[in-house]
Amino acid sequence: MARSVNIGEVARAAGVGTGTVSRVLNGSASVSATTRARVLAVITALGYRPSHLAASLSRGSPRTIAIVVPYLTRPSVVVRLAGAMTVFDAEGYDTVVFNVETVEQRDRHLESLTARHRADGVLIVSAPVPRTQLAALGGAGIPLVMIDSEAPGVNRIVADDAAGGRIATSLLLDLGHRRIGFIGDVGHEGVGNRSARNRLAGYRSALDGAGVDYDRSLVRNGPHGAHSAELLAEGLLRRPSPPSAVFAASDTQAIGVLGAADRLGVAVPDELSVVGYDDIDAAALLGLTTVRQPLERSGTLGADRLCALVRGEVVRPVRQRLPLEVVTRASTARPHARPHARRAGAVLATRTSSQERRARGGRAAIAGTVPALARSGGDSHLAPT
Amino acid sequence: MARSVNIGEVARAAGVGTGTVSRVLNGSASVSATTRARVLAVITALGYRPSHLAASLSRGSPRTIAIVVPYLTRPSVVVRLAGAMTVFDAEGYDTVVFNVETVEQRDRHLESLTARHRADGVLIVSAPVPRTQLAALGGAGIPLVMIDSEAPGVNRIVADDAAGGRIATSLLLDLGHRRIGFIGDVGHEGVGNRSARNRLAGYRSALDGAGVDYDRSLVRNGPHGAHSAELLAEGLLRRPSPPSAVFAASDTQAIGVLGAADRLGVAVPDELSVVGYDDIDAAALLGLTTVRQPLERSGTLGADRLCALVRGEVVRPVRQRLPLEVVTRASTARPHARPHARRAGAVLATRTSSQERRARGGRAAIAGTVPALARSGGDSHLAPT
DNA sequence: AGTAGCGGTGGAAGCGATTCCACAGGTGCG
DNA sequence: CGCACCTGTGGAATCGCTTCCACCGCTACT
Repeated sequence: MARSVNIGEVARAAGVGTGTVSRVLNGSASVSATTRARVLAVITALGYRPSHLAASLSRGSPRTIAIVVPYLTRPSVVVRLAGAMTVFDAEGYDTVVFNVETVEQRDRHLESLTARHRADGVLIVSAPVPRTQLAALGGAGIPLVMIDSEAPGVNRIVADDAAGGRIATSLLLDLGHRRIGFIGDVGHEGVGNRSARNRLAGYRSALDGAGVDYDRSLVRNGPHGAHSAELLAEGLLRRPSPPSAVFAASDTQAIGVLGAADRLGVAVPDELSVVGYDDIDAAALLGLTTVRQPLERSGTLGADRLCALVRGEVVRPVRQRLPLEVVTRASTARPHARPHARRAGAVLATRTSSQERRARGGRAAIAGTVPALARSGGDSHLAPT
Repeated sequence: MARSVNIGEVARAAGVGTGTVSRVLNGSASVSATTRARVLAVITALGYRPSHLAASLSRGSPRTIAIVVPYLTRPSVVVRLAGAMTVFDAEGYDTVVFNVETVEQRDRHLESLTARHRADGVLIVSAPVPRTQLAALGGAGIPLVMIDSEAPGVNRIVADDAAGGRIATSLLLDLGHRRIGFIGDVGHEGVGNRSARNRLAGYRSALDGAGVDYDRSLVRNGPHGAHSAELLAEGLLRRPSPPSAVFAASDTQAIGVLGAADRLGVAVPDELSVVGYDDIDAAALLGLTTVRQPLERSGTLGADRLCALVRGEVVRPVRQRLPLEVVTRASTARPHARPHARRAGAVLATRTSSQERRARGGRAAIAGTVPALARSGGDSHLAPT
């Protein structure tokens, strides 16, 4: 096959200079209509395909954003990622995604990103980054934004996990619960962020505020994931005096708790209230009360911010905090409440009748079990953050 | 700030040639230990950062794979994607991901991928691609692999959706169901693939094989998503003579069906059996009987195949078909079965006791409701594909 | 001793655009 | 008429690396 044609050959064939061809290619500059048409014709005639690399090198920018995410398949992570990607796409950036599952992987990729002309900016989602790596990135002058992870001085979009933990726990306390368990992945985060830790701190702080003693035997931590959480919850529920409520550090883990309750025949919410965190899609499907954080929005905001940094703008404040809301659904109730004594959660305006039925007659039939597939818009109380 | 240092300055400072620096950088060729050490020292001393673009251009390859996915956040899609990315990462490729939500977006990106030095290969997941785009990619000589989508002549990893639809329907027929509904997104695929269509065909073929008349009033299609499926299923269940079973074209949609049943007080599986498709994580959590396809494996196989193509190897056969399995869980039973008359699904060896209890005593308590949080490994019958 | 071969190295020739500078030719205005 | 300016254009310089070829000493055969 003939050596592939480059811009010079196009120029020659069209009887113009390379500069003109380049201008046609980039649509931008002033080229007369006739010249443009001629060049375009030659381009298709020769089957010319411009070199992305050469253009990028010459331009001095790859027009690419690198995104580092741990555990891509986790619902909360992928939603943030998708949000960010939408923005980058709209801004004309390619996004190269690094899904890291180990710290070695994370460090290797982070290090590779300090190369010149690698990425115009780096977005890190839900992963903590060691100082040295931050310094390396900073030293290389590469714009960096983090979402859902803390690092002093770094541009970031975060939610207040401690406040979230406090809200969730307070919700349970307000319902009258006193023995409240915690299921999380503190100490098992892997490459993931440390948010469970802060949610646990919020839990403790809420207990403290309510004058309830902290009972460390009600706190269980293990690897992330519904299955692991299920085992942990089972341990909790099998205790002589089990908790009447559980706060799980993520919806995924809360789903595991629901599973354990179901398997052990513990009625939710009548014998056990469960609160999750994140408000992933499944939470609505399962009728799970949870603390909602704006996942997709965190992605778009982080991406917007990174784009601004890449353009050289200064963004303030460095640390943007997103609001939290409690979404009350069917997995929480007063301790030992009788089924009819309460509302199962909020009612979507458009659905009042069926929801109502579900919360009353319907409820009686499934006395004491997880109203597993309840769906509700949920009452949203803005968090006092 | 001083102009950033390039390979030439490093070479000069180290008293060597640029070739030698390059060799040190790429670790590959033969450089004496002393020279290497000297060069390395100079590199850190000057804070030299090699240019990714220049290297790629010179090399003639960006070492990048482009992945096009529709609806990134769908569980089945993200699992395939993650599987593929693992392979590309291990092979040293960057992956640039295009999440497309409209055909315009898809076509725009696909077209941009025909540029030279854009991507060494293209992987398309769960999205159909028009002939013209395939031709353009082919004409540009860019290796292409598709996962979960058909296109004549294109290297692809697929599962037999029609067979899957047949298996799912046969499972219900074998249990004794005769009025079997179908919930899918045929005609509402957007940028997504057409697999629901084939699953519907399989459904019809199974009915046909069993001598059951096809009743089009039992077939409902709408946009993908649990919520939409819930509304469709509600319509189905409110009919004067509702179906005794429903086959949903995806687990997500099946979850919607479960939600509708729950809301209408229709007991699953006693009054309604439900079968999904894909075996996403949530299926196990919800005790959903489903047709499993190896999602992650489809990703890794597709990626392996693309890597081979990029290396210039010939891969045969062009179309690789993956096996399907039925996973029987708690959402299916004989029509109008009494609660105690059946096993709720398979029992994990390590869990026999609690599962058993759940399937018996436990079950009685929640008589007739969705065993929503059942978890089971599931009986796996290899599909006769 | 001559020569083949090899480890180690220098450096020029690409790779293929973008972009800036220079310049031609036309137009408008004083 | 002459000058300033504007549009459209050609083309050299530039981006920073990889790679190939040539070459230098040596060692190890024949």
